[in-house]
Amino acid sequence: MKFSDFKKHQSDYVEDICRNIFREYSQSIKIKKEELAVRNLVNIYNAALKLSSEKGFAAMSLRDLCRETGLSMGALYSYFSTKEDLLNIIQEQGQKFIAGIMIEYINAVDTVVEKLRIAIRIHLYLSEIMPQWYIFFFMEARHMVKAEQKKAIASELATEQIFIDILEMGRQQKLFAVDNIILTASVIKPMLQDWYLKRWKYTRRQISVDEYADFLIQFIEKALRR
Amino acid sequence: MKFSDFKKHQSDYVEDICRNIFREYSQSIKIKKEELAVRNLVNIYNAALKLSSEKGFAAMSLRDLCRETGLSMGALYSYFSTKEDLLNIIQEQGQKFIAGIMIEYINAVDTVVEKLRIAIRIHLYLSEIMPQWYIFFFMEARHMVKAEQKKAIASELATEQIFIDILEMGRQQKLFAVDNIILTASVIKPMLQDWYLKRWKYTRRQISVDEYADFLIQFIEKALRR
DNA sequence: GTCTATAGTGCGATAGAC
DNA sequence: GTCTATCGCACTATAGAC
Repeated sequence: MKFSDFKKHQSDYVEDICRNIFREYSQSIKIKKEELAVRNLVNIYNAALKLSSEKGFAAMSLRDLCRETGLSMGALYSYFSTKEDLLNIIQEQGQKFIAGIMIEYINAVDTVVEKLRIAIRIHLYLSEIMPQWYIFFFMEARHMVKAEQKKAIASELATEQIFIDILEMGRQQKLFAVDNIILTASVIKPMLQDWYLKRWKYTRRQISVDEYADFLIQFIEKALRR
Repeated sequence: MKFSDFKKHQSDYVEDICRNIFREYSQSIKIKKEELAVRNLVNIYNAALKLSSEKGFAAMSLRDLCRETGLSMGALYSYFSTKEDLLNIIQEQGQKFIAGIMIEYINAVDTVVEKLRIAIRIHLYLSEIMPQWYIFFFMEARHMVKAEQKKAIASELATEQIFIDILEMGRQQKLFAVDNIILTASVIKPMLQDWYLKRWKYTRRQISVDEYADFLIQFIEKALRR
């Protein structure tokens, strides 16, 4: 699979996420007409992610958000109840969406080698489609309150667990030589994260997400070789 | 070399950095007695790094800093001129200090294999000694003004260049098989950064910095094998 | 050299008109 | 459902007493 194949099978993910937000948080959203609400939620969450991936969530003021969305302060507060709510909703709904897609693709292939390759690709491709979300999870998790931080940690460990399981299967089938599965899974994640955390570097060097994915797969497979 | 060997050869690095700050920024520091000034600078910079690695620099108020240092608002402003100054000084002086140590250790060994190993170790060991500084560079660079951001980018690329040079030498001496030197150097950095960015994970799993260093060296060397 | 007091600004949040 | 106006508070920064 290449990035272009992946991309054309994805519908408008922001709308999917926002429709879910509308349904799950109906108590704190005052607007009742679904189509209008979802349209505005898309506007608000896109703006919030754009601004906070530029300057950080703490430094983004609700007045910045008014300017970016074209909505007034009063209108904004019809779509969430506090600024901190916004932080938590992005974290929870975003992670949930991403986890769903990852699992779906990994379950669709059979062999261990294919699972490892597709896990690497989908993680990179998703972060290419929705980079602000990934940057948000990474940068803002440490500023959340304890309860939300625990959820962020759980998400991080869940992604890692996907790789631990794959490596374990590979070892059992004598496909990989892995001394330390946990440490190996631990270092795969940061290599995937580098793609969105230092995107400027890869843009500057004109490296595409497919080139990066191909490189990572061969680099990791070589390190796993028996 | 092990971490304990490295640690005992390091003097009080914060004091070294702060003494340098006192000398280079004498115009914006109103206090003239060096010993007093350095003592207070150590207090201030330690506190600022602690607070901003906890909640982020933007979210750290100068009132927080007063509480943490035990100094008053007025006193603080005798040691720097604006809050943003503090950000820039940490970035510049910290990066300068770290770059100096890295170069020193790499130049002290002769062979390419030793240089690769020592570069990995010293990066990890330094980030173990002064994690708040590394976290600060990583998390706050994107919130700096353009001019300071360029310096942060230059530092990132300089570290990477160290690895590019080592890999290039290794290839010329036919010690390493590297298809793509730039991408290989690119992915080494994030594996080093994971040590301080996800320190909680390694603490929880009781993995020491030496274990992590040993693992990384063997993982990378395996991926470079001919 | 350090303190307290305060000026001036911009923040998150809400009430009430339309 | 969206707007404007405004409240109360916390912020950075400074002036002047000690």
